Amino acid sequence: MLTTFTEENYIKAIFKLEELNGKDAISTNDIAISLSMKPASVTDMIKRLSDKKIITYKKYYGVLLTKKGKEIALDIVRKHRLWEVFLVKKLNFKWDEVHDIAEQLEHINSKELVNKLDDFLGNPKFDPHGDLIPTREGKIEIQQSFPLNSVTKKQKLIFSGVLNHEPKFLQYLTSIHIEL
Amino acid sequence: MLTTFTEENYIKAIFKLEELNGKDAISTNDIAISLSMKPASVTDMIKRLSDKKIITYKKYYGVLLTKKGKEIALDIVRKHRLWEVFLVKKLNFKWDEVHDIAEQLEHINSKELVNKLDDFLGNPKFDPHGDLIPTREGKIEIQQSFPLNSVTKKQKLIFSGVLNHEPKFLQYLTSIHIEL
DNA sequence: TTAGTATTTTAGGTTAATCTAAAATTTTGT
DNA sequence: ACAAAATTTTAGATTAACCTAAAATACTAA
Repeated sequence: MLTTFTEENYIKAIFKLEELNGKDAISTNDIAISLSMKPASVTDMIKRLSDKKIITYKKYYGVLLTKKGKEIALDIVRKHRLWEVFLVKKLNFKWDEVHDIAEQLEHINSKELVNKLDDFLGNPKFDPHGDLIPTREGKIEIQQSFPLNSVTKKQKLIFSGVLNHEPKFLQYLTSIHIEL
Repeated sequence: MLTTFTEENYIKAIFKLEELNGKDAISTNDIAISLSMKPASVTDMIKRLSDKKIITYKKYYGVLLTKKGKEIALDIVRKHRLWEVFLVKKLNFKWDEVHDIAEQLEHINSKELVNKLDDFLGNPKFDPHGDLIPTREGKIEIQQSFPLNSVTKKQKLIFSGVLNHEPKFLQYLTSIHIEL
């Protein structure tokens, strides 16, 4: 099954909202907000993704990714994160500069390319923001971690990831000498 | 000025036909053939590119790239060839496997990315097929070379490029031990 | 030089992806 | 519990990028 660039962006948005909310359905409005789109447009696309069995859709209620939808989402996330590693480790981009470029690269379509890139990078487990990279088989382990503000002073620890990827926030972390 | 994926493919096709033909105008039909499209569709796109001052267009006669059009074309060619070098030199693709992937990568939009990629690759002059890579300034030197069949036996020489990029032809060259 | 052929353009239609405005449905607060 | 507010869907329009069929133009060969 082929998915368009635009469909992939919707799939990724729904995936992220599912991860974040843990709710039993994602609302039209939330998708619209996260993609800066009008709810009416989202309803259109939702119907298309539902026809393609990528999501389940209950009117006036919300959507969830199917197994197939989750596979597609994980594949996109894998590509996004591998390209981010490439940009930072090989091309010397800073960790707050890579998001928009990876946003484009994640839609490049070639299994061979992704796997060779993975090998070239030494099969990294984490991207530059500390997020886990899904495996070739489309699996992603659960991260066991705890928020930084739950830590008392004087502890030594490994800072393993951020949830907020905004350049300003990442630059702030760098400025107070926090690195992964 | 932003150009769509599709517009870029037309621009590249026209550029290639100009290089090849040396004629004073490229015909609708030739563009249609080289893109596997119907002439009527080409006329549509030609009008759009003409409105955008990317080509000059005389009805029932043909088109030519403007200065601006050539700049865009060279930028795409530069990206295409740099990505091909990356795929062959860093990811260990064979020279007959890279075309379709580079066809996608050439549309990624980021000046920073291209220039950092260029540096990472050591500012190569040639792509894996021996074609010159346009510079950052959008220039490309003229190649002085001569066809392989104009050569007598027993000469030693440097085989510097191919015009036909079809995988079958490239594989044939490899099979008779011709390399760049 | 003109009739037939080939090429190009126009006219009108389709699909994907968006939009606005209005209608339908659900949620909420008293 | 029901009216007002919020959310979601429908209806109808738009634009990019294609298509087919028909009309217009250019080329060519006897």
